[in-house]
Amino acid sequence: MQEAAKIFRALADPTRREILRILKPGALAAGEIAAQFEMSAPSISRHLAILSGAGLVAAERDGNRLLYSLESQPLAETLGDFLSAVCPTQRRRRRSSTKKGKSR
Amino acid sequence: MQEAAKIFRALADPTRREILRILKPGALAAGEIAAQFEMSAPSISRHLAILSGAGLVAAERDGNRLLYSLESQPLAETLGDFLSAVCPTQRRRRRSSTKKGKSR
DNA sequence: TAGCTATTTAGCTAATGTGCTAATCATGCA
DNA sequence: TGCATGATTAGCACATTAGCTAAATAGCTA
Repeated sequence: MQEAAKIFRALADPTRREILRILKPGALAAGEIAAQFEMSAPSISRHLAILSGAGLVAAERDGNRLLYSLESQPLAETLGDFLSAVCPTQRRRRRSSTKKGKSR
Repeated sequence: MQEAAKIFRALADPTRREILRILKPGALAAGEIAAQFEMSAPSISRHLAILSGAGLVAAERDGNRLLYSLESQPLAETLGDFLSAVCPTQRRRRRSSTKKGKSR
């Protein structure tokens, strides 16, 4: 499976997207990640394995624990490439105000 | 299901991503789209329904045919928001040269 | 080594996704 | 109306996914 395909597959699940968000500030142990979900640790472990297989997170052992950290580069590159391939070239919005949400 | 979730789900399938790419230059009839795949028309029709349900394409009847066109805005917005939520703020690459692909 | 914690792997089930063919719906035209 | 074309919907089969519990593995420390 192509790298990009793995990444899109990985992003299809909401739990996995949330894991990536949680990892943005910095690395966390598998258990610390699992603690933020109402889901069993083995299930989270599997999600982490899928994210790892897609190259979106990296694992590093820290004694007893496994620290997972975000690998943002392939994510940014894959999504960026896809947007380039699909969306018309356009100026970026100056600011995405959360308050007034442009109706649609 | 949230809009963003629908969009990520829709992007999980390679056929659907390809359909979006094919639609970039302009609208095409369902049959014209199906002709570009080695897959039955009903299968493509279902993919189009999923893309439509995610708001990524719009259908307009043209006599006998149904013309599908790309709706790039929600795509760009959803992926852009996700990148902002996950990736560290970083300067854009100046140029993504296709010829020499930076090894990784 | 034994025992403890952290994490993954195995094995199972239920739900979802994707493809096909056949049938149906929609439109245009003689 | 009757028929042809374009497209979707129905119904089925098969594969994949995502969750769980139980069991196994990895590393630490007494």
